[in-house]
Amino acid sequence: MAKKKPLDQTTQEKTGVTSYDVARRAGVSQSAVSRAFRKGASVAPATRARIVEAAQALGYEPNAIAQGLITKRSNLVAIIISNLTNLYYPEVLAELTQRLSQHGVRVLLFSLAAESDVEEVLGQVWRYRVDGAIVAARLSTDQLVAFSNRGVPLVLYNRVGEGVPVASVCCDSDLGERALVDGLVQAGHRCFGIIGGPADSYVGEERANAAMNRLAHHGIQAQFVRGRFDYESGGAGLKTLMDLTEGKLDALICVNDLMAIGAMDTARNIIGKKVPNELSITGFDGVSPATWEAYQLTTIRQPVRRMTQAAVAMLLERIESPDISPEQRLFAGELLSGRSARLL
Amino acid sequence: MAKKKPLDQTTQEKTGVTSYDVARRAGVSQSAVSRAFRKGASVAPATRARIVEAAQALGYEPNAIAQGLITKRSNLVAIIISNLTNLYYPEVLAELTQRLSQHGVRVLLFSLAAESDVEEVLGQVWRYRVDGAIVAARLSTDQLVAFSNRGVPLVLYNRVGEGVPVASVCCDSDLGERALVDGLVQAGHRCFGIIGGPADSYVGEERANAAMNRLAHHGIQAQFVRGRFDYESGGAGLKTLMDLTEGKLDALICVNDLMAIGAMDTARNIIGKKVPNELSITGFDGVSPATWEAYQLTTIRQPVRRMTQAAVAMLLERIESPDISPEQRLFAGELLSGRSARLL
DNA sequence: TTGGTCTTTGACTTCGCAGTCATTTCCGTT
DNA sequence: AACGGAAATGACTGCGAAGTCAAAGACCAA
Repeated sequence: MAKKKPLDQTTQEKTGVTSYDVARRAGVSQSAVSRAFRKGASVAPATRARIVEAAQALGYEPNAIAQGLITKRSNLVAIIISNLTNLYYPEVLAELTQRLSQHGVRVLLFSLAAESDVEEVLGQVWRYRVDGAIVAARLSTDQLVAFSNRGVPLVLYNRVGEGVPVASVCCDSDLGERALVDGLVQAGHRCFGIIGGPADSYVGEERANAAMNRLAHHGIQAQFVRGRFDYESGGAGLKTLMDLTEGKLDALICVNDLMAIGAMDTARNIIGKKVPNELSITGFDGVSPATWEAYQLTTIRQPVRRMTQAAVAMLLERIESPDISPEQRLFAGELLSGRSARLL
Repeated sequence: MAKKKPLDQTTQEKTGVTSYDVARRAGVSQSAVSRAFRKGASVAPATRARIVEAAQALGYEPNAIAQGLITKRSNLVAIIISNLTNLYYPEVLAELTQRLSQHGVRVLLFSLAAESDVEEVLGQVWRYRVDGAIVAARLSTDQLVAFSNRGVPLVLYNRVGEGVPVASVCCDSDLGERALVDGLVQAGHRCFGIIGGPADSYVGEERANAAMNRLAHHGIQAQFVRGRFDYESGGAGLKTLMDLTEGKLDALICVNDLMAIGAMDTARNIIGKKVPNELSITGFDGVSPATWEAYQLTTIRQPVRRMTQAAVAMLLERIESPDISPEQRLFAGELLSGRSARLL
């Protein structure tokens, strides 16, 4: 049965070339190989050259797992995201991944079905001894404390630590919704509806509350319904609100763009309301479809690049110096004045 | 200089609880702790209970890094994706991640700026000794061979190994474009344009070729321009094609939905062509915006769930039994007959 | 040539866990 | 009571690289 095993040297490569293999080939010790691959180590240029050559010939790549074990630095960062499909997060994820990889850090991705499903992935996060984590999901106080106890630097994305100080990067909901609300009120809208997010969503609650508070400041009370952040629930929410207001609704504030888009389509094509003439609709996020010709949504664009850049910088800082105290960075979004709402 | 070190026990937790710590607390050997955490190991129920209790008290989680080193199984799978922002991939990524994690496998994410930037991430892939990889990017023959030499099971997503047999999962471009082309031709369209992808994109070329071949079969030659898979290049491509055909274009085939959507918006709002009365437009992928009221795109929907499920199954199989021979699984997409094109 | 300093080098240990193997304990039999 | 086989347990080693330390080499000055 002497089948398989096409080439012996191939089989050897397969089982993994170690620093000893390279050392033997270059006629040096394993220590030398190790040093040749680390930055400021003391190796004679000639020796390093021989080692590098041997390494290339053998296809040697240092085993990051073994490195991680001894140095206690895995160069791994966990990214925990709830709704990857939500149109806004892919951009964030791509940005984070690319920025981190520029710093030699790899991304361990955890995608959650629901925002509150964090607990089950945390065990895995601990097991892999990640150097840090960026989390765009809701963490309980206990969970926040767990990060701190285990000494895993943490940066929250668009969330803040409720009751516990944690490093975080957010887009300012208050500022954003205030701009939208003020614009709508000043343009004469009077009958407001709000489509929020699921009850367990942090940003959903945050933005909805921001809008309601600002409306209250103008003496206006809005109708409120919950959506699921997706296209369909935008349309559904609008219908519910039209019923609740007996058709008098003239301003609809959605806590994200996707629902705003769904609502626009429903308003135009199903309910037959003219947008923005009869009904103004606003969103939040500034996802790319918001700028498409068909929608031209009035919304708040999050400064994704600056936010991801800040998140990465904060995390790396805290990995280097774990004792840096928590900091919140709050970015103002940019008001995108589209054609979906009459403002000011 | 006795600064730092706030609390000794905290510091201890921080540096990581080991199996020895648990062993000591439970009054057993390290071996026993190890066994208590592995499935079919021989441990007395009472002992296991004591160990588990001690582990919980200390917050012990086995160090996956150390486990990986000794077992040569990292339980890590690399996912390499080119355009995360491309609306289609987030869904794929979320599906893959969730399916893999159900099998106890973690995802190491690599996101590429351009499809051909693979080389630089491969080194990292080798270093982390991943158990396997799912790749949605273009691999050269050498790169494919590298996977095989290193014994890293590989499944290509929507790509096939050019010249080398590799396991892969694809959505059938030929079948898909054929359905679209036949439908358009039979409905009487005569002046065709195609918007392809960047030259280094595998699916882009594949689909464009499929469409051109099928058109040739009907004796039709189409105008061809390249896009970048994004909204803007859809509109730009359409304009170019209108020029090339002196305005006679009546059927536009885009190799993905995003460009089709861009083209629709441009046709309606900028060029002033009625879709589908004066111009039929088709896409490919079946992303969610394609089904939005405003577009109702005629496109080919990829069976994402079945494809990701197949990719994961194939990969896990090959991780278990590395000698399984390559297999291509080609899934037929579903023709979504929207209102963006007159078919048949 | 000798002594001293600085650089380069290798032997050895360590990280945390899994597996091997030998030993001990437990139980049912006779 | 003694024995045999199975179950449970612990001592020990090794995975692959990094860091410590001491030895060896290189180099310059006297």
